[in-house]
Amino acid sequence: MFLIGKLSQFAGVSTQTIRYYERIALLPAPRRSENGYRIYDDTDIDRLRFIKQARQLNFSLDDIAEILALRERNQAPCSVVMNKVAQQIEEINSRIAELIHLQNELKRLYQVGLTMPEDIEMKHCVCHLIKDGLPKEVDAHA
Amino acid sequence: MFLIGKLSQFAGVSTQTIRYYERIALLPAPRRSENGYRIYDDTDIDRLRFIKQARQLNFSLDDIAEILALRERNQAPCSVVMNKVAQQIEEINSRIAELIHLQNELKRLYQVGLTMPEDIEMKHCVCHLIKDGLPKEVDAHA
DNA sequence: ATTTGACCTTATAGTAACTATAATGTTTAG
DNA sequence: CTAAACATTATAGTTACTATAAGGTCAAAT
Ligand SMILES: [Zn+2]
Ligand SMILES: [Zn+2]
Ligand SMILES: [Zn+2]
Ligand SMILES: [Zn+2]
Repeated sequence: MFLIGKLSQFAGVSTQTIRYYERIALLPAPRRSENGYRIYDDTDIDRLRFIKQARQLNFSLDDIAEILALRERNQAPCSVVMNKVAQQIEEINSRIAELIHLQNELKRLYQVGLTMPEDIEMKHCVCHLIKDGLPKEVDAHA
Repeated sequence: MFLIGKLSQFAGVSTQTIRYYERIALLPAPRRSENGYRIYDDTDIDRLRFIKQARQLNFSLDDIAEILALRERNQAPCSVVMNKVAQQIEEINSRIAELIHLQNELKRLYQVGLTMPEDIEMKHCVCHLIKDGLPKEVDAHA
């Protein structure tokens, strides 16, 4: 039995975010005190902590809603969770690969850029490399 | 001298996105034909290709606007570009590190989850691991 | 008694970079 | 004549929040 500020402290989630979760029905509308303040109890802490942990594991709010909905219908979400976890491990591999690719391009751009003069015509400096793409092999700029 | 559809083809950017870029003033408002259609020329292709390349290098539209603005004032943006490139190379390192960390947690969660039963009380299955966080060492579940 | 401070409330808009939709107008070809 | 393939605008949706404004409630200190 406590107000939103306490729930925020207990769960480590801002009051703004708690209200947001309520708006999108990720959290149920809590009962209200006479003055209209939201009143929570321990089960709310549990639910919110679950959400927070799942967010830190990069589950989307949609994923989390699905998992919580299963729980509400007394269906064990374990296999759904395991599938999403496996899927995410794969996605992270792809994202890392993309980032490494991007980083390699940036590194190459940087190295080539170091060898080039500034020029306002944007013809022979790093800017022109952005426009035209990096050459396969750096041209001797002859 | 061509319409937005051609510009879209030449630059590889959708017409929607071209109009969007115009709205946020990343592209100048082009002149219009009698019927109100946008009319472009080769310099527009250049500018749009530059934007596209920079986007593929993960420059933000704000970054790109800044670079193009410098160019407009006849100031060479080379050093700005080089700084942003260097900065991004660093940021990608951080992001990769974060992703690897996240992936390790997911892998650990998955492995532990494999050893656990489904249960609707959410006490001893993978779901409870999400709520309470992964243990440092997997508990023997005694 | 009042005022200050720490709470709480709602509604609304902003973030990044698009993408999608609706409703409509123009031009060309069959 | 009409259907396709273009074009136009305005508006809303995406993700997960965060920020702001404008205000109501309550306890304590002055
Ligand atoms: Zn479970
Ligand atoms: Zn060159
Ligand atoms: Zn330059
Ligand atoms: Zn256990």
